[in-house]
Amino acid sequence: MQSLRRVILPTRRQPAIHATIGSVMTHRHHERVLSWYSAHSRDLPWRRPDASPWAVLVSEVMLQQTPVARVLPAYQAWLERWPTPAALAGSPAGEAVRQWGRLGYPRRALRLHAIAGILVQRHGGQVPACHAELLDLPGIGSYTAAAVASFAFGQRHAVLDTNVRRVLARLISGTQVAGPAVSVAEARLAESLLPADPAVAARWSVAVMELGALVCTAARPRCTECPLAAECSWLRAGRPQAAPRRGGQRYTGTDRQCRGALLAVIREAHGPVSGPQLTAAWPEPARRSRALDGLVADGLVEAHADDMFSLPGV
DNA sequence: GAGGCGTGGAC
DNA sequence: TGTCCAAGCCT
Repeated sequence: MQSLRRVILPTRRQPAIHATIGSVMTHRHHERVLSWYSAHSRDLPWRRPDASPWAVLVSEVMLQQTPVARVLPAYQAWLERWPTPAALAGSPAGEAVRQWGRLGYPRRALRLHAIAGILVQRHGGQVPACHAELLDLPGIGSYTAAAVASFAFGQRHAVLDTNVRRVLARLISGTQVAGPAVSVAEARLAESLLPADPAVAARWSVAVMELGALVCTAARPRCTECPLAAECSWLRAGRPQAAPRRGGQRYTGTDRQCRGALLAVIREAHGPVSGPQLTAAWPEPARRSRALDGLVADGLVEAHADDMFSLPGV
């Protein structure tokens, strides 16, 4: 476990934040979170010892903006069909899109397929353990690279997902929600809290995530069950409510919904689909045309002669 | 940096 | 009912 010196040491950039951390986070608090995790963590398949790095990577991509409950069956089916990167690389991209089903954000399926090809071509069919190499893969950003390096390879990386950001925002800053984007101070904070031993750091990361997912939730946090309740700035301040978000994203009637409707028709069909079939799925011509162009541009749909459309390579 | 990008469950 | 939200990434 990391000594507190590093956390307490003042810096020129974030003196106030580091002073707060020093007074809040102790060695004992780390252990409290780790103990809580040992007692309360969910038994998720991608956390089991037999989960391969590929399985972990697949789970992390599926979990991007998609709840665990919906990922579980998709994860099982995907890995049964494609247990290795080489297996997926041997199927056409369209099959990945079809297998993705209704998980949402289907470009993730395309990127997973592209990743499989890259792993076969450049990494001997293996998921690289190197954070920078993970980050180079399509659809793998800062969070996912750190998550795979930590959870599949036991490395020491700050894993900043929405759960961790919320926990730290409440614990340290005393605000109900984290800001819209990861700040430099946030990244430094997460790094400063990381235990020194890589294996412990990896377990700490997944433990804080789990705490955010099960206890320090966005709505109705269960503060009475929280192992950090005694030192939580937000709880101490009386759980002040954040200002309501303005400009909530609409969905009904948007290009996004139209894309989803069109792709659903093409995905469920056994062969190519005709233009009129798509017209039935979305009558409004301007939006339908724009959405279809977008799907083709993204590589999710392949256009053929005679106004026919299919999944790519299928 | 703001906005686009799916889907469905919870309230 | 509509709004919020769910292990983000990319442009």
